[in-house]
Amino acid sequence: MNKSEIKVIAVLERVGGFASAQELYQLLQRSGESIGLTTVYRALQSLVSDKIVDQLRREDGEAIYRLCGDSHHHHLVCKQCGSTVEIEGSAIERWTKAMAEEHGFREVGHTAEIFGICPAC
Amino acid sequence: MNKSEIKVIAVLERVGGFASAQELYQLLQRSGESIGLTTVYRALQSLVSDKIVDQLRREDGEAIYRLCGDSHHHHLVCKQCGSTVEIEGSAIERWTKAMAEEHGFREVGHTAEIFGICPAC
DNA sequence: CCTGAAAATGAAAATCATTTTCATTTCTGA
DNA sequence: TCAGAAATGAAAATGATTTTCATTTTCAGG
Repeated sequence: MNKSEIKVIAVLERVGGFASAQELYQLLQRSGESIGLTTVYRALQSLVSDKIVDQLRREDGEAIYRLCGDSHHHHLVCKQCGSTVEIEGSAIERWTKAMAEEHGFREVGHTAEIFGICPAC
Repeated sequence: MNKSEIKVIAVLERVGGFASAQELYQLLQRSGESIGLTTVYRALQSLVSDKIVDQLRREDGEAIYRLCGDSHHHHLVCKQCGSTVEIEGSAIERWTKAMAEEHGFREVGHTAEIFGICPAC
């Protein structure tokens, strides 16, 4: 964890939700931090692979980031406005385990996401 | 609905699931269709706004498309050799429905994939 | 059949987020 | 203190997608 990563975490805390790399870069600039766009991207990559930051996609394909919640969760994403809700996924865990067993797979993991249109849209 | 849109629908039927614009373009080329990449993009846009085609995003941000209401299946993918097994996902369907209802989302869909190491590897 | 306006087409250029390159600067630990 | 490693960032490269624009096709009326 280096200086840039700490700066990025700080701004993500300030934001308190999702923001794109470009947005985070702008915010850092405005608050007088000296940090390059490349470094913001690199810090985000690193934080994502350390599971400190969650990454997903806006409707237009731009990546957005936010600090991870604590538990392993899945997302319910609005196709329209991009808002997300963390949802419970124990059903998925069980399904994963069952399917893996049935087909003799080991060291399994999974991805699952639900998308739709939220009540507000 | 013009000729290009019909060609794109035909290839999506053949694919029977998700594919990116670039992939669809390649498939059309290979099957001898004369159609430009630009036109594929335009046809897809139009089909999406007519709700004939569903659009979502791969993890890397590339847009992927499939015919609306296409019944889809899930895959168990080997991380090592890439082999895939089609698996049953009614548990996922139920989970999707339950979560959507709980949070008031409508027009929901989902993606789910299990990855691991297959018996052969 | 014509004819011309509207729609469709596609090659090439533009866009834009993201990644890579590479030369330079900052750390670190012996 | 010093050398090698890690970090940095400007600029170039990348790759999907969109826009531009000149050309071709379609098609309703004459």
